[in-house]
Amino acid sequence: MSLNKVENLLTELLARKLNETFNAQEPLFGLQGQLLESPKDEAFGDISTSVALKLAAILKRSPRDIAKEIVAWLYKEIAVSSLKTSIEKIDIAGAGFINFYLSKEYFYSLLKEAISSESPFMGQAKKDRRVLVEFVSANPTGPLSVAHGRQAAVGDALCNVLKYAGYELTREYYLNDEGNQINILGKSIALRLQELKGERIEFPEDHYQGEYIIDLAKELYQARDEGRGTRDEGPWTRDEERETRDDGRETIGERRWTIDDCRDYGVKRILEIIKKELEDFGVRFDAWYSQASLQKSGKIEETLALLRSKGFIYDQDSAVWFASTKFGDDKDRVVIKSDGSYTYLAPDIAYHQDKFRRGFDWLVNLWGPDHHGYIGRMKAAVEALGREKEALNVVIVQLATLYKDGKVVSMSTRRGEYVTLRQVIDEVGVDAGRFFFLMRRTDSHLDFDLELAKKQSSENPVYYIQYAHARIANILAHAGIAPAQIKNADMSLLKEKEELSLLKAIAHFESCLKIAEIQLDPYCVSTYLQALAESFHRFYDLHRVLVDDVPLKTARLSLILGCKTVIAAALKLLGVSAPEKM
RNA sequence: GCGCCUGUGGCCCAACGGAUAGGGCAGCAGCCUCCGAAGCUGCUGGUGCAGGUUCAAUUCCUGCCAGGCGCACCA
Repeated sequence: MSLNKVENLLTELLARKLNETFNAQEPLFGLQGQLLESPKDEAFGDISTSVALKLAAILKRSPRDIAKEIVAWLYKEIAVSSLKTSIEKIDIAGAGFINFYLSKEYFYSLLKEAISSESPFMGQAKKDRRVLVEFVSANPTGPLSVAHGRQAAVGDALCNVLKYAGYELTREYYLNDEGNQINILGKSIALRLQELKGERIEFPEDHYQGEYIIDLAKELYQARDEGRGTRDEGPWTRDEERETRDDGRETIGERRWTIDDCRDYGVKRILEIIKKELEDFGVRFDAWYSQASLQKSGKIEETLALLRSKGFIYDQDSAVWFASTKFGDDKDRVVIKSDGSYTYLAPDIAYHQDKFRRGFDWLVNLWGPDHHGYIGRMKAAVEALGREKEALNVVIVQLATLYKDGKVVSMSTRRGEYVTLRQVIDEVGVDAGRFFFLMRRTDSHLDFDLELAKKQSSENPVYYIQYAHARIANILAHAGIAPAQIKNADMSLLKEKEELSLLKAIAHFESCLKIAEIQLDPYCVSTYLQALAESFHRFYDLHRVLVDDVPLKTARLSLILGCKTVIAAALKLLGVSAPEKM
């Protein structure tokens, strides 16, 4: 029986007692009011509850007195329930806390489970929800920045966690391949191209000024000069050019790239760069959704017509509005401007409608903090489309503040002044980089000191964890005992304090996964791993695994094998490698 | 001006309203004839300010102070 199940059964029992005897209703144990908590000190047992304290004020009785009554009742009930072998004793401590102590036998059974598969405590498949997770979705106007790196790391890990929990899931990147920013990209490249030809240009401040723009312009410039590489290069190659080229080099040399050519080429090349960066960072998307194709499909008009038929769209001041206030938004929002063009919201509503149409019933979006104000209107749109508000979850991924030599690095995409994901990969490495991004709560600021991460990489927490894994691998390599034999170990020989702590730490992987799923935040996996590694290192320091006593040796091997299995599985969720040697 | 987030030892962060506020870095003192010292053990040191609610407040409420972010017919 899993740890979660034990807690569920206990909760049921308690709730029943509270209802029957004390007539305690919702305020006490409904919704947020979790009945059970995990004590921070091992001395207080494995699970505890403070209901007696909470009831005391209402019933005007002493909390310990209430606790006594509850505990006596629980003993009777547990004796005839499936919890019988899992719960060893129940204590009353302090002002009236009720502490549950799980039996060693129960933890041995969990260890057995941990070593039985490479994906311990994996959730059973839930078929009731198909989830689409959309993240990164950076405009293809430049290489990915550190901020996108964090989104990539968090999004990918979150997907791994949800998949592990049993959800059917798709990773999607929304590609903003048209609109103002893209047009400016085209103009920026075209201007640099003119510059290369020796023309005098004035480069507007709102254009992209990064070096990579000049590189792209050079590529186009050379393609003209050398007359190469244009035929199969995709949408930006135009028919008339092919004809021209058949005539020979000189004619090609006179080819002039239009702004549209520059734009299309830029988007295509930058997208290649982005895909490569993500791949090198270990993040793979299942789908790339093009805004331009959405625009062409007619789905935007269709969706707006649908909303209009429902009465959520109206005309005013020669613009078209979405009545988002009907769903709790602060004010109504424009979807078609008075000049006839769409705001960003229009394609976005259509895009989300399309997600639903494709059969996803749970949408998770990872957005930057600048989109915070956007959540209300998107949720309104989801409701207007006839879905539950809960069908959309928006996870705000806070920015990472970068430090270099102790100073904040200011960043601007437009000026091309920013630290790229590529730099993080090159300088810090994928393992340390991904782990670093996941070390803080996703919605809280993250300080990332590049120099420090680089210089002190050996003291990065990720190595602490990987080291535990490598240490175990080394012991197992020297063990001289077959894996099958380890799996049949007599675990009851594990009774030292550090052995039991490690045993419990391993079992708590399941609770950790549950929290990550509920909070939609994989960061707790990183803190869990640190605790697990610490538990192992302590055990290692005080007890020798490869002792002469073969049964004990085998039991300890099963313990560290369980630890290794869980470390590897958890690191995999974070996208960090679990080395056998380092 | 309106809204959101954050104030915890010298630095970076933890703590469903619960039990003695935890950990890392930096500093100091120890631990390898023995499975990997990228490890372990010990010491020093903290809840921005003022009220309120509660048996119990770092957590919830109010005000103030300090920092960050968002407030478009921009994307």
